[in-house]
Amino acid sequence: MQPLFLYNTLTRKKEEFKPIKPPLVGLYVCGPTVYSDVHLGNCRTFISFDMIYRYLVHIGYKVRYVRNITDAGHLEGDRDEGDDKFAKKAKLEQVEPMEIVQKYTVGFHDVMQAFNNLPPSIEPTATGHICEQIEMIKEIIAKGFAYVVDGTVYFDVEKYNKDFSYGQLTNRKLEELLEGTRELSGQDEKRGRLDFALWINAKPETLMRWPSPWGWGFPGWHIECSAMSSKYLGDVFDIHGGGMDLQATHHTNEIAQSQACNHKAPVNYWMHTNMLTVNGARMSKSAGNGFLPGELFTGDHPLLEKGYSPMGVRFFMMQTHYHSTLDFSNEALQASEKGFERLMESHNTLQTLKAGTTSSEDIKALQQKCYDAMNDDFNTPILIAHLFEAARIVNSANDNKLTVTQNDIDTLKNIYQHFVFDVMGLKKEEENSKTTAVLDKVIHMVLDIRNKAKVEKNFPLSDEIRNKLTDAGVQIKDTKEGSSWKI
RNA sequence: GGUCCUGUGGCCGAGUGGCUAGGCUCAGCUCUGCAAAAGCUGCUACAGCGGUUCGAAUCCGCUCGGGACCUCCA
Repeated sequence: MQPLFLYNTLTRKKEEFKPIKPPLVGLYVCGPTVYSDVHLGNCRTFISFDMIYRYLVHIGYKVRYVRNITDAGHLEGDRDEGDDKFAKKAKLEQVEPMEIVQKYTVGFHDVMQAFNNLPPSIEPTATGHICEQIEMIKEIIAKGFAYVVDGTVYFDVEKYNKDFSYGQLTNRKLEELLEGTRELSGQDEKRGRLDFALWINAKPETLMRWPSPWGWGFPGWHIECSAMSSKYLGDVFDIHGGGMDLQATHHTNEIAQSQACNHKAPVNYWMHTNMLTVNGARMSKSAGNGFLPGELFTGDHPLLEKGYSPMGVRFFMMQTHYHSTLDFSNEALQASEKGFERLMESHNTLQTLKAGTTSSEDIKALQQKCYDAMNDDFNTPILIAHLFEAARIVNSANDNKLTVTQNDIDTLKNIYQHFVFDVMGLKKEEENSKTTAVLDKVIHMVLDIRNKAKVEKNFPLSDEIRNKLTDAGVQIKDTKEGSSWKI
């Protein structure tokens, strides 16, 4: 296996990836909180990690990919009052909290499928792991890094920082973190400003609550990921991923919880995907500048000029490195849509490409370049650049401007299959095969008539047929072998 | 206010101390009855000012612009 390098947030360096027990790899990614529709920023993270997962599998690793569903305990702010997001939404919509969870979980899965994301190996829910979370909190208290106030359990950050380093993931010292000039409001219970809740006391009217050694309540936001990742991947595992916005708070606290429990750093490689922006500003729930995946597909949103296919959007995302911000604009989206079509078209051409006896191209070298790109921190933009080189070779060979052997063609087919479809997870847009078959016959009938007109040099008629087909959305391609069409 | 990231040609976006990524757009050419498609060619950029270096878009400093985190968010 060739060495794979990835950027590790923990060390702020590109490092060679060395799993704990090859070929096994443990991968944990923070999943969605299912109290509303997923928005596009979440999708970018999940699409990026889907690509990473696919590549790890492609190069031979046996990956256990865990992505959680947060369906409880996620408070608005770290206050020890009020309901969690699900209960709030449930009261608003006059339904059971678990109805909210169910509705948006199903919606989330639909979107993941539309983007052709593979399902994770395990998709655990927070509500399904209350016991594990309670056990972990008990352990943290036993180790002396948490305290209880009126049925709420807090993590003692300053005490923890004496033995370990709290801000290591963001490269910050505790004193710096404490220096923030934020007002201390409604936080009288907590000993330290940075302390966060592990378990939150709940009043009887709270809809979602569970019994615990500290009374009825519900878990804090950060504990679920620590409890579930260690349950399914072990106390120390290979890769933990998520959006960059989780780095400073959520992931920092995850490390603290696990380390307080086991006295071991839980994760060897932390990977963070960058944010999605719209007109230069981060797309976020609170900013309200986002659109939903569904709106993106249909184009039904003021910011969108038209609808964009899920695969076009996925390709667009792949053209930017996962670690860079990605700005959404109609212009950029349409540009990459065209590029994607051209790449797919060249794949069609490849299927009927005729082999020559000599070769003028080094296809094996091109294939190696594709691996080099991916091995360098999953550099899909570079990979795509090489794939367009492959497309150029295919098209040129098809025009008899260069020659490739059967061996080359087989390698090219492998390149497309492995990198375009298997690793980047792109696929050709679904067509209704039955309808398409009929349509194909009809259009070929029309093209036959047009060809007769052309032979008779009745160009006004042949052009009229072509123009009308174009108006109907059918593009005609004339070649020496005859005419073909596409939508 | 604190911490950090970033500024690339018409647009989007990679990237390494020296060998012009790629896509889209635009112009020209080849092919074609004309187009389209495809191929070829051209448009050759790295915010500004200093510094290090034989050589910097790539390293350092300053200035200006954009953004993120510190508060729920992937």
